[in-house]
Parts: sequence; structure tokens; C-alpha cells
Amino acid sequence: MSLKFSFSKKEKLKSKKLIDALFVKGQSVSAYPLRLVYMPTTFSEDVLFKTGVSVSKRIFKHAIDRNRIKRLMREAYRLNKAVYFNNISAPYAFMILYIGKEKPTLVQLESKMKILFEKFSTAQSTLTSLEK
RNA sequence: CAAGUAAAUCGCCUUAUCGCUUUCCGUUUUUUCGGAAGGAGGAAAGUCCGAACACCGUAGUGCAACAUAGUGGUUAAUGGCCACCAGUCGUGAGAUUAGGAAAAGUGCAACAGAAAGAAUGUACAGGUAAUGCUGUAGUGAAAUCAGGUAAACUCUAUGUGGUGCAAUGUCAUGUAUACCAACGUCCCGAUAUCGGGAGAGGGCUGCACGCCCGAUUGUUGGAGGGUAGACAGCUAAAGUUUGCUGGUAACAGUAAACUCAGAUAAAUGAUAAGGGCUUAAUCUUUUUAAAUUCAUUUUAAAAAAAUAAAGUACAGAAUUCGGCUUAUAGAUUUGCUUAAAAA
Repeated sequence: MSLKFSFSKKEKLKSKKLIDALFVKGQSVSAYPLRLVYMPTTFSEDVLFKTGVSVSKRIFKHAIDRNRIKRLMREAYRLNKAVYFNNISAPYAFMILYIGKEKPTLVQLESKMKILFEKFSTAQSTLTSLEK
């Protein structure tokens, strides 16, 4: 279902409860300036992933900068998620944080996003093999 | 022309591809899909004033606290805005004002001066028993006479209840349980009670055994509560644009046309190509001026075209309006001023 480059409302992480739980219980991998917090969970709706993006208010004090970075992050996620997530079947909640201090470009973000997803995939595969 | 001054306006565009969101239609319960239309600003910012709206509070009055302070006007309202007067600054266009009261009281005061109130005194002259006792000079804006200062307390006049859309209202899964109702136990001994046994159910570990609690409990329903979340509040209004009329103006009246964002970990975007605009370069051409020469060449200024660069601001709605303040690459328009110096 995620073959398209879409990123609609259903796929966005919106539940306050889930986000709080994610930050408390979730695990993380990072590829500077990005950090991915993830947690296996279940959804009532017919989606496999819910993803949110976040930028710290302390580092970027203007709303326009935060908006710009979040839009770029959403764009990078949207264009790259299909490649990495099509073979994962368990439902996950994701939160991608921007922890850098400079304003990024889309090209930088895409390359970092790919590295981030690689790390996540390897972490997941080792975890599942350990379970077996 | 240049420099300045006041006010107003704009503040990147086009195409392609991939996306987001609202409404409507196909379409009907949902999902999905397709189509159409809409989708940030002059400050959306700061949250500094004033309102609408909502809830809470509230006899009346006074005190306190806070705010404001020339006169008149304007408005839903204001501490905003407009006009005028006065002071200050500027050659000027203009800018700016913390512009009520010192005959209620308290405080403060540079330099100069003996002294700027509770302390003392210079020179000359006059006077006395004696003494700054008296006058003039001297210092200073102001000298036993008082004055200045209220971006010092204070006084006067006027005004002000508080909290804010995370207000407030409706619905409400789940969880826990103060409450209410109904239903749910048998046997033996003894009888308002007590003792013994069994016992639905619960706990100890998922199961079995075992142990513990056991009607003071259990189940069902209701009520209350109001968390996750949903809906309303929420965008057609002190609305926008244009014209006319009145007014010096702020503004008011009137006519026509128009409907113009509604997100909620928060949409309005990303990429590519091309084009604008600005800046200082380089080169070419033309014009003008100066110098020089047999031809001409050199220098300076202006304009036009080309080349390859760099830059293209400040900044993102969050209940809604009216203001104020602050940030802002660059561009445009209009009114007005210019003493001295230079042309």
C-alpha cells in the first residue's frame, strides 16, 4: 500500500497519548542531524506506519524555520519510505527528530534519511533473528 | 539634477513533475479513486492598548492600587487617530513634547557665592552701649524676600471587577469506584444470636494440586464523574473593492459589485528549467569635454548592448476585529523644502 509517494493524514502520527508513550518506551537510532524514535504498536486504522516529524523550539526560535525544516523532512520521508518499508509487516510508530543546528537542504536530508532507514532495518533484522 | 523631508503603494513571475489540505460533485454507509473550485502577511510577529464574545463575581458607597493629563473633534471603543494652540529642535519642508497643580505638605538642587535655612559673613557707607542692626556693591536664574524642580513623593480631575477560545457548550469508548436498584445459599446443632461443614466468585503463577478471602462479596443495570477523542464555538463580518456626497482632516453617509484560509505534533509545500530585478566588474559601440598631433591617440564623464558572477529581504494564520510597536533586500509614485558653498 505504500508504493506511492503519498503522505496523507492517516499516516501522520497525531495521537498525543501515542507520542508520549513513544518518547517513554521507544528505541532510537540516529544519523546526525536526524534521530528516529520508533516503537512497535497497533493501529485501529488500516495503516502500517504512523510517522511524525519534530524540530526543537530551542534551536530554531522562528516558526518559519521550524516549518521549513519539517516540510523538508516530510518530503524526504515521503520520497524514500517505499524503498525501505515495503518489506516490513509489523506496525510501527515513528518520530523523526531534527537535532542539528543548521538549516538543511533537501539533498542532505534525503541522504541522511536513507542512512537512518538502513540503520533501522539492520536493527530490526538483528532483533528478529535474536528472537528466533 | 542633487541633497533632504512627509505620505502612499508593491514586495518576484512562468512552466513541468511529485505531494498536502478544505469544500462540492461522481456517490450511497464508510474506505478508496476521479473531477472541479479555494488555500498566509504587511507586518500573519511582539502580545503593548481598546473592543466584540464567553464564563465567574457583583446592593450602594468609600479607601487602596493602576492608568491617563493643553483645547476641540472622531469612533463600537481606546492611552489610538485628526485638527488647532503653546514650548523645544531645524536654513527650511518638517520633527517632537514626560504641555493639569509649586497660594496644602515633604524632599532635592551642579558651578559661582560668606550664605540656597535653620548656619554664617567680604568691602564701603550709615547707625548703636554693643551686635549683619541697616543700605549699596559683589555671586547667581533666584538672596530672611522668595524662586526652580511634579520622566521626586504628593495634590487635583477623569476612568478601570476578574479571567480568557487551552473561554464555554454538547456527545462520549475505555478504566477505576464514594452512590442507587434488582438478582444471587444450602446443610447440621442450637435459635433475634452463635458454632461447624459445603459453597457461586475472587486472589496467590498460565494450568493442576494446595493455601487464603468468601455474601461486609459477586453479577447486571442505572446514576455520577468527564480522561483519549469528536462536534459546536469557527469564520458573512464594526467585511472587501470602486464611485459619489459632506467634512481642513481623522471620519461619516450612500450606491453598486464581490464572498476572500480554516489547520490542530498543526495544511498552504518540494524539485527542475526558464525569465525578471539589483549590485559592482570586464569588453564593445556611440556622444560630449579636455590635452596633443601630419594622421591620430590618450584621459574623463554619460548612455546603450553583451558576457560571466553574486544577491533576491523580514517573516508563517490558530476566536475575530480597530490601533500601536518592532523587523524588512529592493522597487515605484506623489506633495513640499533647500541657508551657506559649488555649478
